[in-house]
Amino acid sequence: MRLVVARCTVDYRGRLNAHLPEAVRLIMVKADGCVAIHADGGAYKPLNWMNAPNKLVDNGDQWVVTNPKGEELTINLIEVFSDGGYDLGDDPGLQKDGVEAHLQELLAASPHAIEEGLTLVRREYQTAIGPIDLVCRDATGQVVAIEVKRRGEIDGVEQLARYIERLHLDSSLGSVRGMFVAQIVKPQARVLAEARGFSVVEVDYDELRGMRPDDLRLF
Amino acid sequence: MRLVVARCTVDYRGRLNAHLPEAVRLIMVKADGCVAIHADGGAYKPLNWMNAPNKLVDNGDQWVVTNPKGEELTINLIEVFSDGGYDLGDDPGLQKDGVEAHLQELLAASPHAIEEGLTLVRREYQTAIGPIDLVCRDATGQVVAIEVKRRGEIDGVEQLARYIERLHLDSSLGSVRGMFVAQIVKPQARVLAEARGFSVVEVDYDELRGMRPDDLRLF
DNA sequence: GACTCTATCTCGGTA
DNA sequence: TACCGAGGTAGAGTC
Repeated sequence: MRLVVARCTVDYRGRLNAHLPEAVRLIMVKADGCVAIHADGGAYKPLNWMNAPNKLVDNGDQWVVTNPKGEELTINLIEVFSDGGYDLGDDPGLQKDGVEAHLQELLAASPHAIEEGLTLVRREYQTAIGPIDLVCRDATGQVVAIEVKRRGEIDGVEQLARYIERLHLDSSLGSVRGMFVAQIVKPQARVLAEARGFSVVEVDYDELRGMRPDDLRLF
Repeated sequence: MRLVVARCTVDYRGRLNAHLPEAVRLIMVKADGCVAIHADGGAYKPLNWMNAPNKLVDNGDQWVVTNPKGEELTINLIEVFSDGGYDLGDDPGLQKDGVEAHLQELLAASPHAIEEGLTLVRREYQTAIGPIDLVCRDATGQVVAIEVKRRGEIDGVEQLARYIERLHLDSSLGSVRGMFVAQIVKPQARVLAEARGFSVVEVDYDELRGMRPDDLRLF
């Protein structure tokens, strides 16, 4: 990784055009060729960047980075304050625990945690407009389409509504009811879901995890 | 901005849990307090981070960063290879050209590019549930509500559907038809739009820009 | 301040 | 490889 602190201007031409007026910034060049230009604030996102794969031509006071898609990043160096290179080596990568995929996995393994008597029919049931997270049958044998979210918001309810609409076209399933399951359901999403006739269930991730014989926690 | 290159492990506990095993990484601390941990590859996004506002407690070989939401980032420093501070000053910020707002602007100036005979009635037409990008009349005099996107996806179709529903409540407009206009329309969005009876049109930004007498490019 | 929507989204999964 | 959806989305604009 090469780190350059310099007064510079930057121009990007690609999916859009962007320009950075003269200022002092950090230019980060990673081992895989990624280039990122950071200001001293504004969260973690760089002001401008070019991802790998790309080609960097260093003309001293001007760097031109191009990628195969024809995008181009031009950095004009006006004054260099620092320039250093470091060998970081490979990174073992981030281990995550507690994202939506885990929640869906746990619920697929324990549908009865959502509602007594619920049994899984299919996970990621494919439709022309996307996959339904879980399709189950309830204690009475009725088909239940379930949308799983970590945070239940209006978009998720709309999604479920589209799926139900789609399933109703398939007469072989009989009448289908919808359930909206999330760790947290926003009040507006709850109102909309209930107006559409869907059940709303909040589930606790840690509790759910505790129901499994094997502990899925990574660390 | 403080830049530390060090062998370290990192743990995040917050909206989810995440762990970084021991490796050499760049730790970036910005003037506003943002902390980002970068590996030597993998695009511009850091492996882990904590945005401002936050509080960093530096215990020498262990840094603990906490924010008001109760999230916590712990960095254990095992071996420090470099540690430097730089004063970058304020940044004038990025100037962009070619985003959705520009596309809407161009289409408002040349509605006939969407469909022969189309004329603009209003841009950003206000409704109780948000503004409709473009309202036009077609060659037959019928009102057309247009949703403009750079990338046309399902959410945009839903948005248009809500607007049309809203406009139908206003009987003075007569029957209103919907058009979904984007640089790229995803297949699923197209299916849904057509199922809802909306026309779908893909437009080319550069071509559109060429139609204008004055060139709208900023630089 | 809360809500809405965009994004050079990024990133991971899957067909 | 392309498509699709989640995200600790972040960030900007609006109400």
